[in-house]
Amino acid sequence: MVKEMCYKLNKSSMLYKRLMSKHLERLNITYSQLMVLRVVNQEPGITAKEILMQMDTDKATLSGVLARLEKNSYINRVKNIKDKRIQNIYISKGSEKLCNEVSVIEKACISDLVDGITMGEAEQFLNILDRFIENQVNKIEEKF
Amino acid sequence: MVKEMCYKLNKSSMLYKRLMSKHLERLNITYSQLMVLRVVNQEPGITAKEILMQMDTDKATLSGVLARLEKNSYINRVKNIKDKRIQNIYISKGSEKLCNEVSVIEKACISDLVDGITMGEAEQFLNILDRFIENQVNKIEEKF
DNA sequence: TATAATTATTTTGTACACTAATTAATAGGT
DNA sequence: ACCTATTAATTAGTGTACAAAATAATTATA
Repeated sequence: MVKEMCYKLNKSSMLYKRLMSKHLERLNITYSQLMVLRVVNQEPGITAKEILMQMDTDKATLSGVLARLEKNSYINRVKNIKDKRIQNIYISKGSEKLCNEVSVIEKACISDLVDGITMGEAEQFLNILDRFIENQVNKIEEKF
Repeated sequence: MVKEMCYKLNKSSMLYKRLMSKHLERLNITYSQLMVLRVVNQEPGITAKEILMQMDTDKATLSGVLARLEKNSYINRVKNIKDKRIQNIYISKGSEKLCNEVSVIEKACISDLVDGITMGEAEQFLNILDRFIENQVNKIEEKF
């Protein structure tokens, strides 16, 4: 039962990434890059460390995503004068527009996914999923 | 709401892979490799094509996983004489044992994940998730 | 029978996730 | 001030996901 849950969670996650990727293809940005870009958009001047605290990912992974975002001129990184280890990250002009544009795509992309699923069911689903995730987090932090 | 579901499905999936990876580390096999190995274990002589039909993955990805499994002597690939395009895949001696061993690890690894979640809730969850996945599959097949 | 279309699989190239190791800058303790 | 520890971020290396192209063998068709 639990095994089935895990398996299907993985499957669903994979399908979602596939779906979003296909829709984002023409915008020349990837799903992971977009997730990061959004955080930067909401908090201009944010640091990599701060992004990490909001997004369950790895610092090495984030470093690569940021590098690609900068290479494609979606963001700018400015060395902080007070602490030279830190870079403040800003969204570049025009990319804010992209963020909004993507929200439309995303809505179109996922609106059909709840077909036949009631509001109450969705709430129940989220409630259980939240508890499941909490257990996962506890388990991971347990001994490693 | 849907967005939140998608986001958390991704998160949970990521956490699960992280959790399993850490437990599997000492066995010198990865989660993806194990999933494939299990299918081969259940159906000796299976072909890559047939594995693909059971597992939601990509042929190129599977090709790589199989190559690594063979390199590490978990499987053997034998060219089919009737149709030389095909390779029949067999689990190598000793690896069956690994499959069983992993089931124990997996149980220990995931048993705590349903803490505080009742059987009924789990069933409900799976029921909704199934419908969600079906919608995803339909959406992906829609136009691409 | 030669050619075209199809099938099974691998290769190539890009992006990510994660670990371990490294670099560079700062902070703390004596 | 010196040494050590810590922190922020990058780099290197392995494995995975996926698209597109290549390869090789088989089947279908003209």
